[in-house]
Amino acid sequence: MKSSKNSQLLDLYERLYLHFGPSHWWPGESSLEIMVGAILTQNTAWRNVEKAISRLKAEEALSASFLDQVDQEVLSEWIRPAGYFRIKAGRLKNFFNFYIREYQGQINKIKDQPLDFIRSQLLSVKGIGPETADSILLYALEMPSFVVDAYTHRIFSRHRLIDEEIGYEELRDYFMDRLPQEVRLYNEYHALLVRLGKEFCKKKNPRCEECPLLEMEL
DNA sequence: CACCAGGCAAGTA
DNA sequence: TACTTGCATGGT
Repeated sequence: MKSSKNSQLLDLYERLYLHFGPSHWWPGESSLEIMVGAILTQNTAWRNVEKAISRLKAEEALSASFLDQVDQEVLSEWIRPAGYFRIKAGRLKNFFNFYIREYQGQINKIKDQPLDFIRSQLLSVKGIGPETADSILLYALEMPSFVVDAYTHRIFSRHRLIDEEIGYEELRDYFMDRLPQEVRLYNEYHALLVRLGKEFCKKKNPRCEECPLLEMEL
């Protein structure tokens, strides 16, 4: 028989997938662009991040060595539409300074390291918190690190599947302990939760009554 | 006008 | 350790 530990979360995943279909999250973008997006989207609508990334492309600024070297004030003006632009310019430079220093900005080198080691390194970079670290690990490096975000927490606590007071690491463990550690699954699961959240579980105007989860006996 | 969006770190007690 | 506050643009 299949392991019984993961049936509920896998079942929920299947149902969400059938409801929404595939997400193709962060598609057709370079790993570097995903890293940049992961930082710029902190507490910010993706729409605004797109404007900033378009500008970075226009400036031909999407390279690790360039972002390590570029003047912070110049960079901050390019990413202004993404909000917190002075803070985020510093965070981008912190991250790319780390990426160049430790791995010469080479994806193959960083991917040679164990997931937990990279994660702890990322968390030591000022401006990279747990969600940003996991987004980089999962979406840019394609390593199986489950991404928890505000929607994940809100959806699961509203449906009483977790304690409202649960912290980030505990909630991440909750998923990783119960799901097979697969990049494809983690990627799609997080994407589906965000799509569900945007439609039915926003802070303002929540449409909880119409949430498809209600029809899925959990 | 008020509120929110795929967070994080620094300051306070 | 546990709370609070600043950071900032753009959409609803």
